[in-house]
Amino acid sequence: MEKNYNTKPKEYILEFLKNHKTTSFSVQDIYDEIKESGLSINLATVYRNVVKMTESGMLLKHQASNSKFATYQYVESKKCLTHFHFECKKCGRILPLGNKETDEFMQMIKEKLGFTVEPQNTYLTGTCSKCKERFVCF
Amino acid sequence: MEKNYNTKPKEYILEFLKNHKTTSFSVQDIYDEIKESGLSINLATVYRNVVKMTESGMLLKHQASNSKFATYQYVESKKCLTHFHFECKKCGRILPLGNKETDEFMQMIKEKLGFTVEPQNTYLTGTCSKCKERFVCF
DNA sequence: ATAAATTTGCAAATCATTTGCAAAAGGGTG
DNA sequence: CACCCTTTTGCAAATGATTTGCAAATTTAT
Repeated sequence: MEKNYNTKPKEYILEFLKNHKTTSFSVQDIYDEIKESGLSINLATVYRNVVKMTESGMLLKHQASNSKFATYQYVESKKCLTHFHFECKKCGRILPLGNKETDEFMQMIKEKLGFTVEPQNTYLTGTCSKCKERFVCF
Repeated sequence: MEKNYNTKPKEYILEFLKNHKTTSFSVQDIYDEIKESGLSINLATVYRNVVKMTESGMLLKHQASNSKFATYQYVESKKCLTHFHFECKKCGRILPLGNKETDEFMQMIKEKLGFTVEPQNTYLTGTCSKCKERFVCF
């Protein structure tokens, strides 16, 4: 078992997470925002911490197919782990789906096919209502 | 509009696709198999062709979150584009879901939330029945 | 304050994918 | 078939996100 030391870089990253509870972000986003606020941190340090936080379940990693880099979301409570996500191809937004609907769907997949779906890692891809309106003229 | 030339490398890749209609594969897989069969091809050439085939809709690209490289599937007919996929975290298999069940689900998502889901780009992640059995002893 | 363990910063390594460029191949035209 | 223009290839080098080695700095318990 290894100990966990409290350091400045960790403190900065946790502060970032508190301020980004509802949006997803990249490692670079964390680094940039900390730097912009005048504080000192190293990109490799952010990477190392994000890896650990992901392993511990504090962060949820997602690699979008069209993007080169991974994005993460802060898992504040276990409740976050019961949702499917919807990822809009156009604006890139990631939104949680209500689990009233998805619970039933997951149950059906399990019964009929034997697949145990992990909603926290499941992303439905498509176009959100805002983007449909926005791009309708093209 | 640009012309399309028939070349040896393309021919080899198309042959590979014909032999891999039901499994997903990486660019490296294509390259390796062609090389192993004694034919000559360059990795960059495979990449370039795969990019074009993906753009044209002949291949479907998927970037799994845990993997560094992208995987592809051959889209033989439009029918392939109506399915959700199920991706097993343990064995990495990607399986199509029947669309009797998913059609209804997609319709519901559209009506309630305004999201137009693209099933060909949607992957449900979890554990398949085979892997649940296989790993039950660990 | 000392010592042991962890973490950091920096630079370099990795590794999948992309790209520049000159040479080779395709395919239409006469 | 010979010619020309376009596309494609092979090779090597570039890219860019992420990882890693290592020495120095920081943390925490004693």
